[in-house]
Amino acid sequence: MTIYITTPIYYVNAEPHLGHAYTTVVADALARFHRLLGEEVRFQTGTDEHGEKVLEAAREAGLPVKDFVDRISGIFRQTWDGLDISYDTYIRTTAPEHIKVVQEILARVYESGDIYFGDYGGLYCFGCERFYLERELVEGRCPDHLVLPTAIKEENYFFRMSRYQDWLKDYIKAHPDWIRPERYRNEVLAFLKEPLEDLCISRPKRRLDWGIPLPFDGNYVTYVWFDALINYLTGLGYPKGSDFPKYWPGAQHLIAKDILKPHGIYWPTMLKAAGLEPFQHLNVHGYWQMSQGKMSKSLGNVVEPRSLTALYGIDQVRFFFLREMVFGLDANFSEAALKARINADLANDLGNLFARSLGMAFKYRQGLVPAPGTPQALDQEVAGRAQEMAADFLHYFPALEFSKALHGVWEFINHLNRYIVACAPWELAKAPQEAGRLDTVLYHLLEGLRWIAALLRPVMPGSALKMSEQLGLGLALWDQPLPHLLKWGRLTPGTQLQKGPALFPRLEAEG
RNA sequence: GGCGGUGUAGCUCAGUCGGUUAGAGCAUGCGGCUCAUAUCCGCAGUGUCCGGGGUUCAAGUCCCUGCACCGCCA
Repeated sequence: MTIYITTPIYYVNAEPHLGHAYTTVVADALARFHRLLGEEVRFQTGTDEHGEKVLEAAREAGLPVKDFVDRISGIFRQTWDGLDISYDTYIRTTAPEHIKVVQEILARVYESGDIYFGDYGGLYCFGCERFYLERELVEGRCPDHLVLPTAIKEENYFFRMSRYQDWLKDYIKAHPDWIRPERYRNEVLAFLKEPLEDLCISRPKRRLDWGIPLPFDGNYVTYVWFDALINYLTGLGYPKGSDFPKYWPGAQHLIAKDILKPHGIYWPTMLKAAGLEPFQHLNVHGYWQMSQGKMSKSLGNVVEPRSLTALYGIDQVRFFFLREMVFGLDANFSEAALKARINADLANDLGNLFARSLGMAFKYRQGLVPAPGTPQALDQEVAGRAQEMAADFLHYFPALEFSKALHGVWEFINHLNRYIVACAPWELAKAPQEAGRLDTVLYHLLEGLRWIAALLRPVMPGSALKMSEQLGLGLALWDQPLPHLLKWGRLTPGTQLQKGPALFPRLEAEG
């Protein structure tokens, strides 16, 4: 089984923000999860570098456009490296191989008769070098230059998108979880109730030359969305090689809700017109709403991902993203909420459970994994709950229900904390005749922690690795597919545990 | 203006097909433990389920309507 996970290619007119980081972390967690299942995964992200707004941003920055896009694209890449994003390919739309693919698709659609030449009229501001919609104007004037726009007509190329409206509607109806969650599927269907307009896919070069030339008319460059969406094909080496046929059937796009229309309507109809199969899933998420509360004094703007990870840690931020937001819905972002998650879930629940369990193993058993005796009811319950947690996790995670998947892990963590109280190992340690009982309890704790580490690996790769090291897990119990790891009792008695610093230090109240 | 979404504890939210006394986490209060990162465990709560009307033996849930906020489209 193969799977191809993509983020949007990010538009380089601005630096990465929280929303970009969320999409990318979700994609990464999914990619890591599927790799852990033993599937072949291709994971792609990158940057979108053509179009008017990029040109404007470069001008404002006082840089030649190529230098500008190199710089911002580099910042995105560094940001992802700083979030442990395990992308396989990083695509840039200014790369020669991408330009070739776009021209190839354009030529193909042109030859099939789905691209035609026609008039395009609108209100144009010469100062901005762009068209405006009525509603974008302020008292009928360009909001930047405060001049009256000129009504002009120009000839352009159009993609005959309307031809595929019925096909698209039928396809969505026949494939209920093609666009998910359902609310976004409904939104696209609602949009398709109205007649679909054809899509203008060119810009005259005299007005904008920062784009990919149309292969059939050198006086025009390609509209930026038509160019950008095709990156998903470029990344698989389309049309040559074996990667495209191998990975495309398992393609899953991840996007935020603001770009639902290009991905839910333009893209599938473009694929259809080019004679290609649709992707497998379009996964759509909501927005982080910035709460009104004051941001930390230490930062001008904490929503910058690199500042967040520097302050709170990579895994802490990744965990917060996946735990706090219900995929598809909006969620609130605040530093207070992030800190609360870190202290309550990571430091107090998981971190402390890990510390007290290993602490007892060192204090009572010299840091060696003891051999368990015959399990009693309480021990059997621990093993049973571990199985439940794993089954739920494997069900929820690929369905993008990260919040539920993690909630289940934390129920197990809480259960282990209660198990410790119920068994009171410190009492067992005082009674020599209870030595076997203490061994059994310690073993169940450590084995439970091994399961937790295995499941959390896609979400918090660095912390999970630390857990595995402190648990003394070798390759045979770590770098293996999940189904191989999730068998109760695989932790080997006699294994030497390792001491380490606190996994998730508690954040003290701000001074 | 059209279409859609949301409104549940102090805060953030879950609530399946209409079915017992509406739940979780955080925050708060009290008690317990000492292995642990002042952590953990137990107990205690607090509700006009946005307002109004309707259907039903039964409504947070379904229907109508009003209000507030949000999104998409024009």
